[in-house]
Amino acid sequence: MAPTHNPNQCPMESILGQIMGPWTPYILWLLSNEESLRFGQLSALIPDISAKVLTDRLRKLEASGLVHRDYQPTVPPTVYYSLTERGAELHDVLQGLNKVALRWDAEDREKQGKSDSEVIAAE
Amino acid sequence: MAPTHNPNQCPMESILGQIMGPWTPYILWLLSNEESLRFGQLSALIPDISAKVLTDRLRKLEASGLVHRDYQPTVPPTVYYSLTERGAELHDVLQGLNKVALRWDAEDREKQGKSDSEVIAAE
DNA sequence: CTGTATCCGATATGATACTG
DNA sequence: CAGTATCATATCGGATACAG
Repeated sequence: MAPTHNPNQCPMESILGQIMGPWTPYILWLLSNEESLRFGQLSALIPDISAKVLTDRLRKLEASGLVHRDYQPTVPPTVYYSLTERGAELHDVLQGLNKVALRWDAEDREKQGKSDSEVIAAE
Repeated sequence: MAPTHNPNQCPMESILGQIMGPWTPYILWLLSNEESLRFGQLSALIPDISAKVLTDRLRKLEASGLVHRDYQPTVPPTVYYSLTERGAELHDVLQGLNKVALRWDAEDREKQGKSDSEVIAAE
């Protein structure tokens, strides 16, 4: 994402470019709830994602320093993914975003619900 | 973005899906610095964006309730875009994201700067 | 001025099959 | 188990031309 345009003035575009991918926030969310998760566990928790895309997301998160990859050369191999400190920081910000989203949802449902009496008075 | 997958568990995906587009955060940023901006002004402030994409972004932001479109049927037509209350709230969250991004940049540059002596010891 | 319509190319995604 | 390789498809972004 964010293919050619210059993020000269707006640094948030660069960070958004790292977490923006379709599944990325969900992956961060899952990892924030566990010490670590294995590739297969993530795969099972996100049934609709393909191995290719999951690998791609994890590689990008790793390259961004948000996720740590712990490869154990056992047979068969075992790989644990966990959030780095930065990943955890980002999760806090996303929680803020989440809170806003939930508040909006609540407001919307409130207006929907009491649409019989004083919806107009609400504003 | 966020094409098919179900955002069942992670509400932040839905909001990210609304601001994720390549130019969207920048548009929100510009609008947050002015009372309102006309289509041509936005176009001039973002030289590399095409009218099609700019229109698309504005339509999506309007549909999300983040941007207000004020159409004056003059000749020629005059259209003013401005942030809604929600758009302003979102901008606050993005500012938080921005702050994180800037802190990371600073940390990275710090490590780069002292790359002559104990870089290896850092890890 | 403020868009819309259309075509095109790049990129991303998904499914499948295969490997260490 | 944890990916990689490949192909097919879909969507997006960009340029251009045109319209109300």
